[in-house]
Amino acid sequence: MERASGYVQIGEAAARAGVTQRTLRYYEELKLLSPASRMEGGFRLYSPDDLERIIYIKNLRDTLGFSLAEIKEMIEAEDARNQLKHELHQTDSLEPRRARLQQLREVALRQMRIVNEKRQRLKEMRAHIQDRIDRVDALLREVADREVDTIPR
Amino acid sequence: MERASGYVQIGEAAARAGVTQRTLRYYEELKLLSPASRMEGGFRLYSPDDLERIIYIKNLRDTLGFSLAEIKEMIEAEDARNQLKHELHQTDSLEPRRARLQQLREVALRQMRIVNEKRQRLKEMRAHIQDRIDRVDALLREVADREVDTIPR
DNA sequence: TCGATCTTTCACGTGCACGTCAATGTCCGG
DNA sequence: CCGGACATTGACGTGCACGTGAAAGATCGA
Repeated sequence: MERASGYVQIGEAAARAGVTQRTLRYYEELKLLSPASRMEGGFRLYSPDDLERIIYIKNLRDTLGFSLAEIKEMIEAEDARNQLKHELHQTDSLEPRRARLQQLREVALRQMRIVNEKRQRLKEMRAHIQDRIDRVDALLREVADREVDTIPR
Repeated sequence: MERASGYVQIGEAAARAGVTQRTLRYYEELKLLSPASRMEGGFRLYSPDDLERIIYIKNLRDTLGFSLAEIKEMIEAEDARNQLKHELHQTDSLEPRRARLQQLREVALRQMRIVNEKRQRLKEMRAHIQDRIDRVDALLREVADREVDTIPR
């Protein structure tokens, strides 16, 4: 199951991430996952980093409701940053690189705004739900009061 | 357009809420909206309260990623509470009522847990994105430093 | 080497949340 | 009372995010 070193094939990967094999192949099709390395026979191999990314995607989708297209944008921004980081030390034209960095910064800021907005909405919802709980509790107390009224003992 | 008193028909309602007419009919089909009153000819009439509910649903779906099924559950819980509130003063069997209230409380608590979990996830994401911004900024400073190196003036 | 258990690539199916006609009916200003 | 705008109910279509076989090949333990 474990191939020495943390590489696993699709069955294990899917089980550990809590998704199906179909989902992993689909994400690869959408280029959300780098095509994953393969063994000689063509079986996919997933690294621990791949596993982390899969779980990251799952969180973004299941608990936050981002579409796979949005997630792809986010991941691409991150990948681009990592690549730029490694390219930076080969001296090259500076101005285009600077422009790209600025662009990455914009994308990140946009995502930050989206996330903050969602958090704000959730905060409002929380207050709303708490209000409902309080009101139900008030009604429960009212019912409790009637009980001691009608069945005093 | 305005029918005296805030009632509007489906075109206006859809426009104001930022959804389509199809969406409103679909929500009605799913019983997310009380069938709304109708005029003699059968045209739907939406009250300001209906409008508010539509926007509430839109927020839950678009910006928070809840499914319409989940939203229906939330709304039903709220409607049930409102109804119970008005029924409470007609003296009636107390124990079943108490059970219902407890059930409503459970639903609300479950929703609260879901919301808190989502907020926590968003908090993690925010930190993650901030980290990316910081790293991009570091790279930008690095590029800026090179500029003064190579083009000193 | 053989068989059981994966994994591969098509390819069609599905549930959700609507979109998009089409045919018909209603409302209202002139 | 009539024309044009707006509405009604079907019913089929669509995009997304997978589900579900089917047929074939790969891997591994006995």
